Amino acid sequence: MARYAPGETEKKWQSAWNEAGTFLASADPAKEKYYVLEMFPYPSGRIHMGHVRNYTLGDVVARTKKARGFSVLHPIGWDAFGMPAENAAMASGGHPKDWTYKNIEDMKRQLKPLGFSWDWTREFATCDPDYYGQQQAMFIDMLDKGLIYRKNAVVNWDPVDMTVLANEQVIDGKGWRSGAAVERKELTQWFFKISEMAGDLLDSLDDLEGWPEKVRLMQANWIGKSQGLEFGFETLNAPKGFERIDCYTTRPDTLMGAGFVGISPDHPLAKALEAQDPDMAAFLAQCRKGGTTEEAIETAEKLGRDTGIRVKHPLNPDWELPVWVANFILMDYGTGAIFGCSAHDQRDFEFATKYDLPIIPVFEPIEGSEGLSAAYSPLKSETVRYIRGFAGAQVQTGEDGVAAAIAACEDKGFGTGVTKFRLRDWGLSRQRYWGCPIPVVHCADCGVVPESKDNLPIRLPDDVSFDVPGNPLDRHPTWRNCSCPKCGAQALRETDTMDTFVDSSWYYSRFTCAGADTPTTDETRYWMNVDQYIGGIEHAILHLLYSRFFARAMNDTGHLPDTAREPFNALFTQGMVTHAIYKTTGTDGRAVYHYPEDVDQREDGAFLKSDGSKVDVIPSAKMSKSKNNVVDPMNIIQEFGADTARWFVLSDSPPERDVEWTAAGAEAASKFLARVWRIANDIAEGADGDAKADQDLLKATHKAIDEITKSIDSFAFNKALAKLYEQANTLQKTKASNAARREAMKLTAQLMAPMVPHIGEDIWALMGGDGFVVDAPWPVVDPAMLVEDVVTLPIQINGKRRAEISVPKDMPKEEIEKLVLAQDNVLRALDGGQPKKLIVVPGRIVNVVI
RNA sequence: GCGGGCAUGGCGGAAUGGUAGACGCAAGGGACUUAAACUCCCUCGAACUUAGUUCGUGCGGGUUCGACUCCCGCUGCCCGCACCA
Repeated sequence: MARYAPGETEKKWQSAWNEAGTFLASADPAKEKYYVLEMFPYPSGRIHMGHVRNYTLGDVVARTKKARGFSVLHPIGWDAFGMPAENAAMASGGHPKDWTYKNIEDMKRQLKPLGFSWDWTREFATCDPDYYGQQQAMFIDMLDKGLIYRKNAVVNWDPVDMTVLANEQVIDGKGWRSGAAVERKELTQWFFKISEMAGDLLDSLDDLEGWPEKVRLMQANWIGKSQGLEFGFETLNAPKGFERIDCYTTRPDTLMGAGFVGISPDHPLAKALEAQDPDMAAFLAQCRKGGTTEEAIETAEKLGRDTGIRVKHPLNPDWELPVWVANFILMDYGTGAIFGCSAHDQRDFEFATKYDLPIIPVFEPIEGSEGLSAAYSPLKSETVRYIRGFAGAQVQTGEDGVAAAIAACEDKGFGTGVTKFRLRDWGLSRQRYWGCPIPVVHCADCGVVPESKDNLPIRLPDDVSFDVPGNPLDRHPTWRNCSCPKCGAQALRETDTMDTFVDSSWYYSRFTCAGADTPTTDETRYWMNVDQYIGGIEHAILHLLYSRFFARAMNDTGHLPDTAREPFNALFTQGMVTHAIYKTTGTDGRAVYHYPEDVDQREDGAFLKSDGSKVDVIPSAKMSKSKNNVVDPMNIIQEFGADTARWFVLSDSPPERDVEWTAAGAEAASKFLARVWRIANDIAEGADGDAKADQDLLKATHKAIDEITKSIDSFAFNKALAKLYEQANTLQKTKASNAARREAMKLTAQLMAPMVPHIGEDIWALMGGDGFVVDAPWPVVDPAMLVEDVVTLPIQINGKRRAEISVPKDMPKEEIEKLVLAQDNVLRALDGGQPKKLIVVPGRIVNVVI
């Protein structure tokens, strides 16, 4: 018998599929279509196990749907713009373009041997001028439609390198290269009006039934709809133009507990004071230190400064409140001003305690009372007793209190109930080279003018250098020069490029018509929506929310049909592939990471092979190049073949959960495939058996078809594989006739083929199957084969299993009861008495309560 | 800090509120072999008075005839936090 040799046969089948055009998608109107898409990769140059897992999941879906008769679209491309290409150019010379396209070629060479059923004719990279030119065309349409505008926004500014930093380039508040303390600086930037669609993006989540509940919940919280009161505080001694400070609160019921008014360091009033008060300017400078992330702002020490300005309490003109600047108030949310109710908000409480501001309780618990060591902030749904309420009942829920307060304030004419969202507009400007140029020009006479579509694509210039920090487009000698599309005068190009999230917000629709001279075409109507989208949970909010917005914006500008406003019908979020990290501390105090092969694992810990020093082991960490804990799938493929790698990433762990890479697992997968190969060859060699066992084998096989089909449909691939292990055991042990074994093996090959397609083809051919197994229709379950005549019923006594009986499937309840009460263990437990209760769940279980 | 998720043998995991540990890995024992590898067979949650009994699904409560599963409160870890992709 020939040994299973994946190295040869895998290549053979891949060429055969390729020649037959097996995976070319065609918009066949006679067939139902199915569009399966995995999140496209960033071309880092090396594939990793996370890729193998992601694409294997999608491949199983694509191949199964094909077998079920769908016209399948399963494309792949490259998310090719972004910072790493520029970083590489800075670190080792070269050009981001060359680096990127070379990486794409390298990764393709690594991915092709895995045998994924992609239609490579639709491949593109987002850095292809053909792709980003169409993106520029849509930008112009969206600008025209009022979906894009400019405003000031803060960025991380490195004062030494004189450049904008990404959040990940800010480490502990310092620039990653210069080490300088990062400042928050305002720049004029381009924005998508995503907040205008906040309500729709929120409400539509309810209809996304194919999405995980957790993702919908995360997006809902991110959008953050709130009902509250917007009202003004009348100021007493503020600079001109600030006679009123507008405030937004979601807890107007606590207005009588106001201890102070707080404004953001970026509030216009704070800026006005900054100009005239050096102390205030110094304080604001301190507030602006550090990065721009919400995390950095929320975890920073709470800082405040009294402005000296006083306001009148709207419910009592004699009551004056101080106005403070506080570093934890965000200008982007609400109006950038709040009133502090220190008794019922933990953050305000800490602030008031620190700066000795009043803490005035508004309500208290129905029973007992809270001490003053913390704010009392129960859920709004909880009923409380108001002691300083001004609207509604004395005892009511927070919700009712808020509603009554809004109504009362509207009555008194000093505020309005409003709905607000936490979601901010999407800033798309990047002060970087390697991105899609924003197609607008700045004209001295006409102002900001969109480029003419005839001039698209606006290409990135190739002659740039990265030896100095900053945006090479800014300092390019000629690229900026252009003529105004409106008046023809000399003008300057915009040098900001687009956020790479824009690129990934519509690539799914470009796959439907890659290469077309408009962003989308009629074929887009056939293929959209994506029926199954698969990718990492880390994209739960930003990428997926931006894509949902962009599909709406494309629809509003005529680039997608109304039915594609929600682009992804179903979403599956896979877990990460993890591996232990081995870490020591270097002489400079920084962490040093070691490759697994450089570490000795012993009973008393882990040690470096080189010098024997103790290594810290961090288990189950995300695989990341910088942590040296990446397992290269190419080694597995070379040693065991693609099917083994595919089988391994599908086995054991459920796909939504993180999976820890282990070398032993890959070996086990390889052994299993070799075993199935041997069983198939045994059958092919024709040893006959006993036809009496045929029925049992076919029954087991149909049960496997049923369970595996259901498991694949519910993304429980680990369970499908467990069933295939059982089926292999059954096939190995059965004494059935050769004809029956051949039939069962053929069906098993079909069931395995979506996961391990190469060995699937091999066995299919060996069993005399027609054509490719990849083209064979999915096996159909014979329901008659699933029927069991006798069922085993466990008997519980007080909820603990104590015995079991076998009964015919349809035995009436009364007879089961009789049998149970005559059972030895039950008689012993009853000790002559009667059961309190006898619960019979037909076909399931019996519980005797004594 | 805020939002979301996860937690079951030595390990990965299985279990419409109904026999906890399917299936696999590792380990141990045996067969085959001159020997080894491969392969095949058996055992495998813990404790005890071992044909049995008791305990056992991160911790503490609760609902139920019955809870890994539902509810409340914790702990630990993971993801995201708007310029990483």
